[in-house]
Amino acid sequence: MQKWLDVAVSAPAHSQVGGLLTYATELALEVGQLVRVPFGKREVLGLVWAVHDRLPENVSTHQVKNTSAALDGVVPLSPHWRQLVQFAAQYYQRSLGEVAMAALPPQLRDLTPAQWARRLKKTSDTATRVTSSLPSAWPLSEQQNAVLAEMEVAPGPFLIHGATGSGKTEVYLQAIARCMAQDPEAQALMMVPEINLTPQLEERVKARFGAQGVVSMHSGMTGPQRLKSWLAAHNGSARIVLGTRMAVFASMPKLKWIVVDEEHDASYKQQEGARYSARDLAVYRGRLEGAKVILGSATPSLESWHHSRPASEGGRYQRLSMPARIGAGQLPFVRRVDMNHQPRKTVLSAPLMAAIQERVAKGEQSMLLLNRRGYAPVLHCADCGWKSECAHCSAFRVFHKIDRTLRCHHCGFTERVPHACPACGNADIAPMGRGTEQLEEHLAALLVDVKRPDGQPVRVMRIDADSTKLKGALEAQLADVHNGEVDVLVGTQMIAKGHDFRRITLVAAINPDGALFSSDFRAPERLFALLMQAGGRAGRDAAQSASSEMWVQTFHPAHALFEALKKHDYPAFAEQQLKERLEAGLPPHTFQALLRSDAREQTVAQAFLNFGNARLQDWMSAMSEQDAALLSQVSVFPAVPMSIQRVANVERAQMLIESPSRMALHKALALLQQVLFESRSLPTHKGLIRWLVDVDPLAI
DNA sequence: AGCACGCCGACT
DNA sequence: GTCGGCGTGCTC
Repeated sequence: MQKWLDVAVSAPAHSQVGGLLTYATELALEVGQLVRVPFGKREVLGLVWAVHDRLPENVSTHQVKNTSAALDGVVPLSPHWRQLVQFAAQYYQRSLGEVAMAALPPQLRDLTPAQWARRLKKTSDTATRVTSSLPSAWPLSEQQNAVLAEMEVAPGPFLIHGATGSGKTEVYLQAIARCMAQDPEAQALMMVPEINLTPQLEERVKARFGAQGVVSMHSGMTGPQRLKSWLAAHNGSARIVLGTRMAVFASMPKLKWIVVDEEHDASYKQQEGARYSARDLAVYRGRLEGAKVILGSATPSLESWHHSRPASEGGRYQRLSMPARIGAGQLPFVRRVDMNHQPRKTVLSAPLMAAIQERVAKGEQSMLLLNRRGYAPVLHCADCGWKSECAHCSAFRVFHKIDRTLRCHHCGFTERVPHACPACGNADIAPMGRGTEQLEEHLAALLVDVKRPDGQPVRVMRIDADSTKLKGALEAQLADVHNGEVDVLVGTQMIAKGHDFRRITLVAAINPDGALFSSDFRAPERLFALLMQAGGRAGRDAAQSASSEMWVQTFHPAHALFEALKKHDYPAFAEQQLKERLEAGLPPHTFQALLRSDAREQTVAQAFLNFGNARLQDWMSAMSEQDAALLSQVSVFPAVPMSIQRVANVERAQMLIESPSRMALHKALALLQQVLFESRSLPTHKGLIRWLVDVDPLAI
């Protein structure tokens, strides 16, 4: 019998039809099934979203094409899964089809029904048994037991605020194990911020639960691997899914636990396409599916911290604290070096150098943090004032001494370093400022006469996005650190994350002051988290933790941020920041969205956004009183150039939208999207390239 | 996003 | 005279 289907297809963000298109079919199909449908000149993957007995009224017969085929043999995507997708699409202002298709493994799109059938034959669909009788390797601490007991009786979501080394991971694993011991089909989802962190977690989880029922999901996997993991999760044979933010969309019919480790990490926010926050979606999904959710961090995001205030004050998460380090390990002693009392232009202060040398002599390792890649952030001609600007971006190209290039970190434009100033011919062009490359060089020079206990010269190593560009390079570098070949490690924030360096006893932040007075209101929060996390790298070995140190070179040693850091007092820092944010009317006390537009000309990019706002204001006067009242809670700021105005010859503008009411914010966004769609091809908007919405943006 | 159609520069 | 640049528009 003839039926009509609403099918979600990957129509791009603003193609108005919302990604749901109507197709006819004779097949007996149900909601949630995967189908292949003709779309323009090609055939694409679609997901049946609704089935109708009659042709829907908004389409006419001659428009409707026939469904090509169904991808049989797999259980339809569940109502919960579809609701998660629908919520994400609505919340992040993208089309349903785009979100739905992006949430599925890319391989599915490319498989013909025949290949699909062959693929399915290989998978089993019985729940794998996991080794769930698990004594942990060590007895649990009192603190761990208390947290676990609490989580057993309370509904959550839980925010575990636990010091680095307090044994959070063990708590996650125990919670999952207990759940699986009770329910032989239960599934758990565990997310980590970065791909780099999945292998070591995977190893640990597999050692615990057996390799059989554990799968990974992250963008570093090949297409077939991802499809395999996806199918295993979807049919229930995978009991535990480990992954990065994309895993939040994994189809898991028996999902009972969701863990978001290092929940404060910015990597949970997707930065292209649908800009979702996997952490926030995890909380939504937990509520939707009745799964318990744990967010864990030593330095929670201020959003999560705010949500975990007492329920009597409106908190929605339950805060659980694990302040003590396992094995009586201590947190590092924090030392601030007042750079005002150092000679001008000092890079590495004398006391810090002395401390590093002392560590080297004892055979211990040090780690230096500097958040700037390359040798120098800009090359400068003292004669005519020329600077190494990028021809395509409003940014300077960074001097990389190692291959003698000037590289734009925004568009990738790279040139050989000129021998003389390109503007005036003066041969005397000099680097300004410092990056990791220069720090590595400088440090090696200062340590040239220092010997390790075995009489060998000191080895300095740099780890940053440049040194780890090649596949496997990061692993190789980390191995060198672990086996003790490296004495001093220099790097960007990527070395502060997750890696467990047991022999590092000194961590130093070289020049963190920029974040104290940044125009980005989240900069202090990020700096504090980075320093706490980096400090947590030091002295993971209880034997050495007593002598481990965290050094901070700063011109503002009395700053509240460093005071809180010295006491390892995240709550104090958070309360102070939240107070400031409240006074300034900033998140989490208010909600934000960013409308961005890209165009050939800056004026067009701005005009386009401002046009949308003007129309929104016009509409308000014609709206029902109720709608107008809702929208009056929304502030729309005039469009401004983005902080890096031009990237790869594209001019970029943005418009901030703010409201204390989430509902009002979304209402305004939906209206704005509609106006923008309709006005995109007005003559005044000629040269417009694209626009996008970022709900809950991390940077403004 | 793909994939067409459509109107202006350097090649056989 | 064509091949092809990417600007503009559409996909049930």
